[in-house]
Amino acid sequence: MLPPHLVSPRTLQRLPLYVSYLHSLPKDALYISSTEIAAQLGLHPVQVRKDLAAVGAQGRPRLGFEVQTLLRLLTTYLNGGTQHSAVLVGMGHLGRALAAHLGFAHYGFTIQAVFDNDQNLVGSRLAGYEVQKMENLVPLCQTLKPAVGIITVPAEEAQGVCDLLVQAGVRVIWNFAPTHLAVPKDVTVQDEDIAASLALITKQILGQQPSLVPISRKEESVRDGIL
Amino acid sequence: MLPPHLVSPRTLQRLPLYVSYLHSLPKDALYISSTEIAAQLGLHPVQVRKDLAAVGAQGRPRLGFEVQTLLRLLTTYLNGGTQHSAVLVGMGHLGRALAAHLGFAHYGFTIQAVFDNDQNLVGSRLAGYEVQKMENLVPLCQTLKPAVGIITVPAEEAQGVCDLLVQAGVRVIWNFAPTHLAVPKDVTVQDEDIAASLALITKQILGQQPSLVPISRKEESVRDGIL
DNA sequence: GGAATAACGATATTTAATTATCGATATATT
DNA sequence: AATATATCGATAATTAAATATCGTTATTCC
Ligand SMILES: NC(=O)c1ccc[n+]([C@@H]2O[C@H](COP(=O)([O-])OP(=O)(O)OC[C@H]3O[C@@H](n4cnc5c(N)ncnc54)[C@H](O)[C@@H]3O)[C@@H](O)[C@H]2O)c1
Ligand SMILES: NC(=O)c1ccc[n+]([C@@H]2O[C@H](COP(=O)([O-])OP(=O)(O)OC[C@H]3O[C@@H](n4cnc5c(N)ncnc54)[C@H](O)[C@@H]3O)[C@@H](O)[C@H]2O)c1
Repeated sequence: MLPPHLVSPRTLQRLPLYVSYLHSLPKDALYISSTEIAAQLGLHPVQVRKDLAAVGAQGRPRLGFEVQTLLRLLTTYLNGGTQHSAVLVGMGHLGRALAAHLGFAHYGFTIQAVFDNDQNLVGSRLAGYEVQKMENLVPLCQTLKPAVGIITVPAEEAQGVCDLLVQAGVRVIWNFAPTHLAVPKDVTVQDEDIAASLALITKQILGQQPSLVPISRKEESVRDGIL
Repeated sequence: MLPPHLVSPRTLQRLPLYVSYLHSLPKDALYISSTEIAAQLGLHPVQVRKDLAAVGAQGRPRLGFEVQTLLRLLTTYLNGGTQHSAVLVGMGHLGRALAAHLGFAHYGFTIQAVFDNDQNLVGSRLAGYEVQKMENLVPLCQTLKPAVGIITVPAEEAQGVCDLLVQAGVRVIWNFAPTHLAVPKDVTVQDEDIAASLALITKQILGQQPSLVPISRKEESVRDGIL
């Protein structure tokens, strides 16, 4: 129940997986065991227990973990109990998809404003947002104080847009452009690198490159039995 | 120069980063050192050398690595010298963005056909593709033999679509839906989990959660000096 | 009520990945 | 030509992550 001190990045990335799995459970399920979670998600049971322990969950021998309590612990841990605001720059194909994506609200994020430098787009309504001109970025951010800046412009433009966001006081950048961004050390950049994923996929096609989430021997048979 | 035996997943995911960095270099740059690459990308120089050694690169003391040779080694390693084909299911917001995305060709991937179950979309042209009806999926895949199936349908529909793709002989699934897919053990699923990214971002906003690509002490000052 | 057992939670081990150290090398400088 | 030095490449040390082991617990079944 105590607030966890430090959760490893790998564990942190698996937590949403548990959330979506718990949501998929029948309404009347009271308890779920780490064994069952692990079997369904292709993970190791010990890993699941360690992950859940990291957010302060505690289970009962022979029964497992209380589903609703677990869900509450995970979701409050993940969004920290607060809603976060974001702005998005680059309302092209990807920007529109992200802006239209309702999944964000569910994870505690709200896109407050969207920007583009294309005069044909500025002023129009896309995915429910009025596209702002770039000149408005710094002043608007100074009032909205968004926690995150989402970059979905072509790679060549990304650094410039990033500099603007930093200048506007944004401390966390979510970068979808396939390029590395230089930022001051108090700003963090998270790259959403599709090329990195493609690299893994290519190797999976070619040889038997070990997958990023290896499946333990025991679980393989379980998963195989599903289909 | 010898073909590398086994490249770790983490290294594999960093290789495209080097490619894009090398492309950003001035045309007349003959050599680049691991020190310089590391400083620019916020990595550790030893890590860069190990990564490059993994694809068979060898450098020269005092000079570094030959840029063009390095690029050739990396790109041929990454796409294995061959072009890979894919089909995409779910031509909604995200599906269209991916289908329209020209970056894939650059990494050796070609989307050959796209599918949707919305009767209003089937038959129409989107992002240069004629949207196919779902009934065509299995027969078309049997002739096209795509290496990868891309899933961009809502989470509730993903398992059904996945089963169809597997039935059609697809062995590698690239899943953008926020749900875990059960597959036979000769099929691999790669999840593109946006929720996992959001989990990291939230922690970066809240406290000082260690970032996924930690920056070593020495590099911080260098990066700081850029802006 | 008592034995059998499924699952937890703590600790230990193993494996993977990153970072440090250092001798060797070839270039630039004097 | 000799020397200083930046960088490589190999090996070693460290750190992080995953997995194994096992005693404890509380439920279920008899
Ligand atoms: N489409 C995808 O599926 C996909 C996937 C992964 C990554 N990406 C990357 O995301 C980025 C966007 O991709 P896309 O397909 O949406 O491209 P796009 O061309 O459809 O959209 C880019 C948008 O950015 C705007 N823009 C350009 N320069 C700008 C600037 N300086 N300031 C503000 N706005 C600017 C353009 O007007 C356009 O609306 C690219 O870097 C791409 O590589 C795209
Ligand atoms: N939009 C984003 O930025 C984004 C980001 C990350 C993940 N995702 C995920 O990607 C998926 C698609 O997102 P989206 O925003 O494009 O949604 P969307 O509703 O715009 O598109 C979904 C498409 O799938 C089609 N579809 C539904 N059921 C189908 C079926 N059984 N067979 C074939 N086609 C079917 C629909 O007709 C629709 O065209 C979702 O799972 C979403 O959570 C979206």
